[in-house]
Amino acid sequence: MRIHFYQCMMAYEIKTAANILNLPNKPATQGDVAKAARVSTATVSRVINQPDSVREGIRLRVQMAITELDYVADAGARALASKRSRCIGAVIPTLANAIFADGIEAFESCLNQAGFSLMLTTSGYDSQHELTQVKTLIERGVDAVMLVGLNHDPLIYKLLQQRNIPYVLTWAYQRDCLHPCVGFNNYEAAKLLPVHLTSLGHQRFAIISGISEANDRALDRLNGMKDALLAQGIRLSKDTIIECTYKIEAGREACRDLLNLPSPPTAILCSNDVLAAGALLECQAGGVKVPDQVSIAGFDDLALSANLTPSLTTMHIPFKLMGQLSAQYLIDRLAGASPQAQQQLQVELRLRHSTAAPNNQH
Amino acid sequence: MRIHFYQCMMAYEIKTAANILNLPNKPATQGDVAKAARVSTATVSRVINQPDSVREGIRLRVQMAITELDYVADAGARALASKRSRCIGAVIPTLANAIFADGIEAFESCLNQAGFSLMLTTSGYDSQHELTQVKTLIERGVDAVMLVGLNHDPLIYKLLQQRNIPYVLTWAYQRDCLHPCVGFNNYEAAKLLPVHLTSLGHQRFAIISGISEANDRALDRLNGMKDALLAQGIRLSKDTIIECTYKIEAGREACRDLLNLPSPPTAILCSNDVLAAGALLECQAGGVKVPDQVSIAGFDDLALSANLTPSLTTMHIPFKLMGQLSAQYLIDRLAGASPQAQQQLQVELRLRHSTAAPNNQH
DNA sequence: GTTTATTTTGTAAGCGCTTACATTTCTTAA
DNA sequence: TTAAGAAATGTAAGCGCTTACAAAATAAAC
Repeated sequence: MRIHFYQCMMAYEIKTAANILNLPNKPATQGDVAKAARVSTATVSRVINQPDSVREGIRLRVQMAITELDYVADAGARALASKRSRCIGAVIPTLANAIFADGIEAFESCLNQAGFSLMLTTSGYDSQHELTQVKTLIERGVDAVMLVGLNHDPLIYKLLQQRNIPYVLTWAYQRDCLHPCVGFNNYEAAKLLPVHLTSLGHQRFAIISGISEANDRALDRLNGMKDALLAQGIRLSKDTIIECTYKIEAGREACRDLLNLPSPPTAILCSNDVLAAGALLECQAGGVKVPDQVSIAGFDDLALSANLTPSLTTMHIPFKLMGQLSAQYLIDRLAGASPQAQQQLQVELRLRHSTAAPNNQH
Repeated sequence: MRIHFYQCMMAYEIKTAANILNLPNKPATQGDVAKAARVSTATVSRVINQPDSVREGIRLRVQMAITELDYVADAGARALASKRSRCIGAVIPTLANAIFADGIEAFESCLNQAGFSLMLTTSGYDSQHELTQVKTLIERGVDAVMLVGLNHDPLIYKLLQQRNIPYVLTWAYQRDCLHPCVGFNNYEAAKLLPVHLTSLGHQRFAIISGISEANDRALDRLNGMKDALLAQGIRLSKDTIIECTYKIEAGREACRDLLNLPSPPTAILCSNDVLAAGALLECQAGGVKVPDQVSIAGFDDLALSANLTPSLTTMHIPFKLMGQLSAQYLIDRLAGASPQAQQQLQVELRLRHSTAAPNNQH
């Protein structure tokens, strides 16, 4: 008898504790809310999804029940019934490079405000891995997808179109692009840098580029620079074009190699500010005066760039705006609208102190 | 009759076109696959989730049907039936600061390999917004959650525990922490910097800190530095402790203010490398010799830090490892294991060239 | 006070999957 | 060869929500 009594007590206490700690075995369902508010589940659903269609009295009762029961709608069930996950996927090359930070941050923030969540994956600049990631995102049921750059495995487009999943390409723009894109013309933007430097009188150039294979932005920038130089009658030899990963050390190393050339360049064009910063810091470390001995120009206008000494001449890209506009494009598409499919953003050459006329004494 | 004929043709052509373009009205379901492979849906499900439990012949038949029909499992239905979304949520303060890039990249990569996707949100260093984001993640049905730092709205823990969602705190560690955490002791690590600098003979210190309110990492680092200085009998006056946002410009400005003090510090301790880089670059811009006139030390060891001139003395944190271990913790938890709840990572003071003995001539 | 139009609410049928359990098929041992 | 046990497969019941459609309540028109 005694034992039985204790057992009862324990069971009672456990149950109470669970209640006190709000640890119900099962989270409340819509049905629980409906019961508590004395309405049907349809009404609860309406209170959540189209509150205006429910009369105020009932709406309040339901909302109270929701609060009371700590009700949170089940995402899976919602997605299953409504065919909408309210998630948007993005595949970017890497997070480790500051280039993508501002854009993605704005993208996410925009999605968030519109009630979407961001599912973020990285491809490591590998187009096959990108394909895998897109497949994964589709499996996760994302409502839309953001990709970086213009070139992607055709299968990616096929998969997305098959399932009618809106997508947008960013960080690049082409007028006749077959796909929705929000960005800027890397090729044309890159042309502006040689134009600036040749106008200062430079003749001996070098380029530090990202790996142009499997990175259309890098390739476009590289080609833009080369073509603009060609237009001035300047053809670069092989050893004055260095491709390397977007690491500061790689930029340094490339710069060192260039300055050790028999006839070193008076201007180094970098297709990215990380590389340009590396080049500039290498000059600093090696006692090479910038821009007296060599001019250095970058691309992207990272926060760091304006704060280096000398401050870096570079191409400013409105990354934040780009993130916002690409998010907005997808949001509009999902809302049934037909926003402009190709959106070009304006870039701006920021002339600073790392570029100057070549020093002829040298 | 003619019209009817054309209509038939058109309908036929449209249907054919749809097939050629692989634009079925409805994506294939498990049922379609089952029918095509002449098995039950249960078997299809097993082929996907526990392939070993299906005999080879049938398994192959099913896999063939899956490929044939371009079948992709519906995430919502799967989540609903299995109570697992295979998504893990993370809330970080911001993406715009390089501090989080490496850790998150490793975190995501680890999750990916284990078959999970990352749902990433930012809080903007606002704990109420963080709460909102956690609620959103829970609504999205994430299986687990990663948070940055030790201090969070208690409601966050309540919500997660209520729903039995595993979580882990990162970027910080405390031995007696009530919650699972993977990180390092910001307080103890920060102490090492003053120790190093006082041992060099410095007496006049200043600190450039992140905003310590609503950022426990910043607060711990600040307190660590202050306490270590106090232990050497050095008490900082109010005007030698500057709190600012993690921006390079803010670091510059703070440094400028400090150097303009009547009795400027000979050593500036920064609780973050972005701020330290800002301070260093301000010195460069202002012609102040580092470390001759002032020593500067940072915290985090960003890629940039080793490449500045002088290279920055800073605290190295194994961010990549931290991301991996925190991902692994959650993966293990979700697999039913009980991994160690508190994991401390070793930090390492990287002595470089921005710190030296104070110049007494000065 | 009816009748009709309109708005609000309820009913119930799925959405596509997983999984406990039942059934069938294959092994193994006697 | 056969019975018992083990392994593979099928059956079918949900999972918790949304949403046509039906029914009820309210408003408007006569």
